[in-house]
Amino acid sequence: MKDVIENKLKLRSVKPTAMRLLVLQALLNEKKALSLNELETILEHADRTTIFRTLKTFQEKFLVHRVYDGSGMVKYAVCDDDCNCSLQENHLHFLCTKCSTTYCLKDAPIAIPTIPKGFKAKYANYLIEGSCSSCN
Amino acid sequence: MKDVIENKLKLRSVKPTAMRLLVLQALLNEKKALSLNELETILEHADRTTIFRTLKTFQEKFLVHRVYDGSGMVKYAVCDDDCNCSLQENHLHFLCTKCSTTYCLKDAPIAIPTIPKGFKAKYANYLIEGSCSSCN
DNA sequence: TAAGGAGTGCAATGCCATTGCAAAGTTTAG
DNA sequence: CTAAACTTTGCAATGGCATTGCACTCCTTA
Repeated sequence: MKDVIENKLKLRSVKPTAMRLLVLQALLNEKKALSLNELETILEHADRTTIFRTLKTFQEKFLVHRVYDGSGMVKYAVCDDDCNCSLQENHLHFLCTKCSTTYCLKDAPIAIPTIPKGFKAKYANYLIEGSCSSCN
Repeated sequence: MKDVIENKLKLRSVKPTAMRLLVLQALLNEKKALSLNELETILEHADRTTIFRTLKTFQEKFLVHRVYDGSGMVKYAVCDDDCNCSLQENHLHFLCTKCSTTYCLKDAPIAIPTIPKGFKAKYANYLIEGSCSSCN
């Protein structure tokens, strides 16, 4: 497991420090998009700022993507190994309004709609709000 | 024009106070999603709190909907008269990362993707980021 | 092994949404 | 017509979360 995580970092040219391994592991374990707060809770003794900066680094290296779920907090989810966070690679996110869990529904690719002339699309973020299977 | 706005309010059983007329007019004039800050700037002498609460009322009465564009600020856009903010009525939003304008692309209906078993969708919010025609 | 750079932690700041409370305005009952 | 009740508004304060500044530590490299 630790190897998998280290490889993921190496693949994106991010030095595998202790903190980075922890943050990435937490994100992989939870299998859902996590907010800074949630990560802080999971990684009990880690500093908020460090996590924040780690996530920033991860974003720049396409290791994670931000999810805007309208909860007021930005959440973070792990990218696929071959992801470049381009338009076509954006997938669906689902926010359960009961338990505040944000799911990355990678298997539900989203259609890029036609946009008006003169507009250029770069990123897509499709969010569905509702209730998840655990809450129903 | 004033009549149009008053009618919109009446239609949703919202008392047409001075502030409410102003806020709704501003939103209609601009033809794009506005943040609280932007509204505060447009309505020079209006109090931030009042605008906030006005928008809250509007939301409850389906006069406006919130737009989460990941800019960190919630934006607000006017609903169509027959809108109930239900899943099917959600439309596309476009954030220009250059001028920070958020457009409501009402003519680009969005497809509701199939979601996993056990999940129930309630609202949809589809955001495209890129650059708009004015900035290209 | 000393110097430079990267990573980390603490404390402080700042931005924006939201709430408490009191004043002003509006409606309603008597 | 008027007092009571409710609604709307404005000011001030609070609170949550993201972000930054600075100093310390660790790791790399010449």
